[in-house]
Amino acid sequence: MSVPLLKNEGCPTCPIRNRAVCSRCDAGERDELDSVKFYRTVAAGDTIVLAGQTTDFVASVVTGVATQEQTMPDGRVQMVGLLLPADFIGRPGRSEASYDVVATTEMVLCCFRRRPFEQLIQQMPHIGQRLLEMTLDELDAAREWMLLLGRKTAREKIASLLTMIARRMAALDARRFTGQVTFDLPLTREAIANYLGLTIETVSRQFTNLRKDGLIVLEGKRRVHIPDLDALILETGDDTDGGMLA
Amino acid sequence: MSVPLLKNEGCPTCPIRNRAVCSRCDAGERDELDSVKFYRTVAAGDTIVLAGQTTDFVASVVTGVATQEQTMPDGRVQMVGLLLPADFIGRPGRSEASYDVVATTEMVLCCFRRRPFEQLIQQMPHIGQRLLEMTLDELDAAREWMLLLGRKTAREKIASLLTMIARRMAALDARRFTGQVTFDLPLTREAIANYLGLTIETVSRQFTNLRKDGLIVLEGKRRVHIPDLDALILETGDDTDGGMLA
DNA sequence: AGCGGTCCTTGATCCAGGTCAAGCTTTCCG
DNA sequence: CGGAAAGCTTGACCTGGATCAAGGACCGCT
Repeated sequence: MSVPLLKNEGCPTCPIRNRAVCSRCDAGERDELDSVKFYRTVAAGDTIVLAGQTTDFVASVVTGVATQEQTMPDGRVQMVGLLLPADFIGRPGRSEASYDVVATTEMVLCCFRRRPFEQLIQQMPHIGQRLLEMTLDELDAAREWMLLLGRKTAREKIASLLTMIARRMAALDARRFTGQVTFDLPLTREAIANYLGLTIETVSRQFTNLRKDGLIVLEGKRRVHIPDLDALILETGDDTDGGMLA
Repeated sequence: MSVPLLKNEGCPTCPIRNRAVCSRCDAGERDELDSVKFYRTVAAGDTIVLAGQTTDFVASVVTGVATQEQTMPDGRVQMVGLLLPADFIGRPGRSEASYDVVATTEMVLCCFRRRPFEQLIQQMPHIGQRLLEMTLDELDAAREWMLLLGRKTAREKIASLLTMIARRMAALDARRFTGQVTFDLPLTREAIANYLGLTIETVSRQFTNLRKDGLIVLEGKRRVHIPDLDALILETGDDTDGGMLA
């Protein structure tokens, strides 16, 4: 409830202007987009999109964190994506969502009305190109996650998640790693379990193990301090020999 | 070794002309593409792209089947995609591959030289639009696979794989389901295990179980007959109540 | 301060799927 | 045709993570 409304601030001060779908657009193109755009604030816990429902907008995440998840008929849940600032919500060309999008923190969204946005994609190749690039990045991330889900142990999964969040948070901060990182986990144990294909008990136990091994320091339940990121990376299974990753 | 060379047949008789990246192109645009295009035949087992290496082409699969897989430093393997005719190989805008692409059958590829193809994307929105659409489809498929890897049982995984292949094969055949389907599995047990995040022993046992339960009939090791596709779909976990899927 | 709810941790036990081992079937050579 | 390799199946056993169960920590609320 403490997030300022951005209604009239617009693009010049937008924190994601260099990374979002619109990042390639020039001033004129941003004006065009402006005409189909509106800001929206959603509360933590709100469902932004429901699988199987149609939505009449697409959006960029300006601030906050959301999850994308699929639910099986018997209630099993798998998270399939984490949405951080600059990420895109919705699929142009298809109005029916294939998974739920749920805010895990309060969020500010930069929404575009679907139909006109779809038309603008045709007219303004800068948007389509950026969207293609972002979608390809997401596909790469999804495939890395498939490796995690299919082949990694519980400990490797937790280490991978912490490493990934540390990297993405650091990238948003526009600072580089110093080897030490501290951040607030934007996910509950349940969300983590659903992301990693584990139960919350196993998540909890592995956090405890990593803590006992000195790889992480927990301050409260949510704040995580990583004293040596390279040491944690060694636990992800991605890197057997201690060298640098690609 | 029995695949005819398509060198001079070209687009008019191309079996994937309505589904590939180029499917939106008009005659003139196809002529442009033609100038950067070459056909290539690869043998079963050949590695088409190696993770971490740069490739100077992108391609459409014309005939045959390939797998995309990631390997961990200690040798664990996870398949992250199955490439059937019309699917696209390579990532425009990045020459370094992030996973291996391996032919599982003999294949014919329609290759485009990377640099000029990337330029054509800028000039010809029809290609970029189709590529975006195909990439979004792949992303949806990857996320469905994440649900499978993270939350499904071994039996559900096998049933899901068979269902998926039956669907895709049927779509290629341009015939509709009659409830009965027969096809040749284009994958070894090892490839299936790597796709599903299982061991080959578990794959083998689940095949046996499904056979004993009358859900599939095996003719030799590779040919699979599904007497009642709906019954198999019930085993995928996607559908608890026997109704139709979206 | 007391109370109910949500979230997290820890322990005890179980079991699906992994591991190890043996043998079978098919293919493909010479 | 015979022999070897590759791929598949089956059995016996083991174990990592799930399940079941109990309680602890930290809210916000009255």
